[in-house]
Amino acid sequence: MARFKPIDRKKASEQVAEQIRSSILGGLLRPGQRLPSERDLAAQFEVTRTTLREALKKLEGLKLIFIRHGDRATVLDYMRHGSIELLNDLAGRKNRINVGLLENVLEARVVIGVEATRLAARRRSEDDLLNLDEALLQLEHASQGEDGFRELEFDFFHTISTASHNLVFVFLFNSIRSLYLGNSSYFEPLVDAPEAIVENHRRIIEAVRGQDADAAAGLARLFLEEGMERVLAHHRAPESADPDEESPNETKGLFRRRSRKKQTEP
Amino acid sequence: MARFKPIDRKKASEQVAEQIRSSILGGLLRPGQRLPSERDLAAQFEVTRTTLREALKKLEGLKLIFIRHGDRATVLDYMRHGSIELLNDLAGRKNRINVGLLENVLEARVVIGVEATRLAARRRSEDDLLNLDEALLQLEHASQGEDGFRELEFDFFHTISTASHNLVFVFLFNSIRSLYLGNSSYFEPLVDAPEAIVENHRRIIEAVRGQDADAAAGLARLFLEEGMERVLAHHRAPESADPDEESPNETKGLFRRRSRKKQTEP
DNA sequence: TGCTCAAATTGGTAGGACCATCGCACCACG
DNA sequence: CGTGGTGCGATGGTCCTACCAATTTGAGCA
Repeated sequence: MARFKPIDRKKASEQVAEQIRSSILGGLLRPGQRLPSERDLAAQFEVTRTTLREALKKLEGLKLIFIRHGDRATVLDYMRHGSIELLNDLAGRKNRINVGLLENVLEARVVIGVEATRLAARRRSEDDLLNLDEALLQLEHASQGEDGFRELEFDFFHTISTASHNLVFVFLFNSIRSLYLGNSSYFEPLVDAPEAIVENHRRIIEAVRGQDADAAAGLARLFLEEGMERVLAHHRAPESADPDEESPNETKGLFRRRSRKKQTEP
Repeated sequence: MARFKPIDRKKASEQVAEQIRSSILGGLLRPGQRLPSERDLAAQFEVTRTTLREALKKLEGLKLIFIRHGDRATVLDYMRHGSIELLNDLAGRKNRINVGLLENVLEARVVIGVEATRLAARRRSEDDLLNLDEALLQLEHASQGEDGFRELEFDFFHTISTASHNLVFVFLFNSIRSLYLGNSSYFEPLVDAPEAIVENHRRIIEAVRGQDADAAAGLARLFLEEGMERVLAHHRAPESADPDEESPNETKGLFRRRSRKKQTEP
């Protein structure tokens, strides 16, 4: 008996938000369409306006709806306005569409990581080098125990992105890590041989220290692409077949050609 | 007398959120620190708990604080958990730190755009090509009027990212466009000669149609880097000197070496 | 037809009450 | 001494009701 499942005691507002969000992402609620009034919605969900408003605020933060005082909420086109945070919700369950999404994340991780490393090599300060050295030390120390090694490995690229002196990359890695933590089982094959990873990272640091941008980027690409391939190969293996509760038609939906007619959006 | 002051039409909850957010980003509230209870905070701001909770929910969505039932809200380290949406707030006023941020955005735009174009060349479907052709048509049509040309130019890379079949790039461009719309004056030099841009995009589409990934990526890089350089050059010019209300010390704060001691965060 | 303005609709805030969860001090038991 | 239960206070989550503020709508008028 390895693990128990944490009891999901979701808040009412969260459940409400989830229902509306699914309706939008599933296409039931289309962009430009207007939601019922808060009072109506509250009655439908059998909650108070307070609770319902909390749910709407969450959806507004994800850029799924647009709220304006005096007018009803409007459904936005998430392909056009949707936040990166939506990936967390889209990857919630384990069916085909989400695996594709996680592959997308792995792909973006390579690109972001490589370019962040390249910038880090160009701009690293002395403090950045100290931080990198310490990150590597912690990584070495954890390479035996395997315990928490994966989280620390993410810390390494967090330090790299900090050294790139570009906050965009820092925040992007935050989102990627959030995805990772929410689907750790999927990304499990990312870390294979801790010693090899430590050695690779040590060479990356040396390249960064020497301000050799191309070498650093190349080493990062080597490592990141290898991790991606390992995950993809693992899930292409027949043993991980998990055909239940899939919904293949959603895959097309997410990439359906967007409507061309003008939408009255803000 | 050119302009009147915009009336402070902001919602109360928004103003509350802004104050707390500034305190966190400014370092007054440090990671791990716990906020006063909702009842206390509501009293301090002289608003209701309803309003205050709405503000806290917003900050929670930005990953600036962590809220748990029964315990007080905890300040998160935004360098570690912060969402990309934070850039919108960080770039709010026009002082030194924000200009640096916008440069970061331009830099990331190049990276994301190039790689999205590369993937689009590899994976584009027939539908994607039709969408690209239509985007180009609209761009041509608007190249005379200059009216709305900039927004349509963003649509082009939105279509590109859609053709890349990687939702991460789609959402990233959404964030970048949001930044662009909120600071359009800064990005104004991005669009210089509409005809040249149309011609460049036409060649990108042809490379994508021919599935020549390197050529497409190269053309995209050419265009994106040129735009970035144009903006940077424009703001390095002496005529745009705007030394008032700057806060140079914040620049260091954002890239201060993060504390190494373990923080009891979730 | 086109404009004005007041009522209806709808989101935003207020104020108070109660429920659900967490932290902690304390206690009973082995 | 340690372990696990127990009760209480603090705190977030939800409910209820009323009213304020912005927008839309449409009747009435010129």
